[in-house]
Amino acid sequence: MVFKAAHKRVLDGQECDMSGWDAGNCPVRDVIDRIAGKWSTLLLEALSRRPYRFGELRRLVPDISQRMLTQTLRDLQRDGYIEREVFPTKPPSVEYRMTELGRSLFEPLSKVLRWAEENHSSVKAARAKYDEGELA
Amino acid sequence: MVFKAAHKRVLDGQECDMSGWDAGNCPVRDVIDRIAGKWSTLLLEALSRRPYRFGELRRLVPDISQRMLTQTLRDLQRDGYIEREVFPTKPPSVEYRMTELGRSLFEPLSKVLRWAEENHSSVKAARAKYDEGELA
DNA sequence: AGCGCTAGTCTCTTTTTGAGACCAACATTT
DNA sequence: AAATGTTGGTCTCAAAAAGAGACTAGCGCT
Repeated sequence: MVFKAAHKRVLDGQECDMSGWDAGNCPVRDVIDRIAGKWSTLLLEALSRRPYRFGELRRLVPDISQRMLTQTLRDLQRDGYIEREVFPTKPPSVEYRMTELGRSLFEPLSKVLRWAEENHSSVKAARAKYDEGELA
Repeated sequence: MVFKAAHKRVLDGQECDMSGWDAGNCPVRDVIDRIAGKWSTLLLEALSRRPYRFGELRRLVPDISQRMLTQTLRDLQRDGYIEREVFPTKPPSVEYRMTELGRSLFEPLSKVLRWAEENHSSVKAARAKYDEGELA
């Protein structure tokens, strides 16, 4: 919440005055906090490929609880990254698809995901080294 | 945790077999989960500019608790994104600085942060629209 | 009639986060 | 000399978030 100013100061590279602090209005945090959710990137990655139905997503990510799947999808929908469409079939089915806004976000985001994939070994090495030093 | 397979299936764009599932080894999730922490990006952004001391960071991000500041810094250090150096001054001071690995991560990451800044209004608009429909 | 499928919601338990007290050693202030 | 502040934390307890699993309703299949 109190993020805009923090970010501003960070971006300025200076300790600047903390007055004039609009605590409830920080662009970066406001957006990042949502896509940083535990399941958000995974679902965005899935939906960046093609639309999926609720049950499909659940099977695709079997370790997500229905509760969190519902909630994460709602959050992503609320922020405009995905759309929800209900088909009034016999057992009604619901399809989720990525919006243009979602795609434009996923473009830079996918680069971070790729970085993660490529540098996983370095990170694991760093962890091993750290944990080793912990024992001493 | 159970992420490698999920990601694999997602990346393949196919429902593939869920056997052969090494639940404890998913590159993307393993890395992303850490930098997706509530405070991680903020601290990385700060430290991408210059080294900071513990107290400086605390003042820079006044709404973080000392507990979470310590913990987040430790996590980032463990994954090799930042380094910690203790100076044996009278009240010992501790400096945190970004590593090369950290910088290489921050490069794509900063693009997402920039996206967030630039598209904040679209996201807010989407939220407003969603919330409006909720009332109906 | 009984079962399963659909997309959820509701409740309960466990984990994570936040708020704040406390620490020890030294420096400065009174 | 005694109180106070500064350093970078740790510890405890309360609040918030997440996970597990039961439950729903309408229809199709057997």
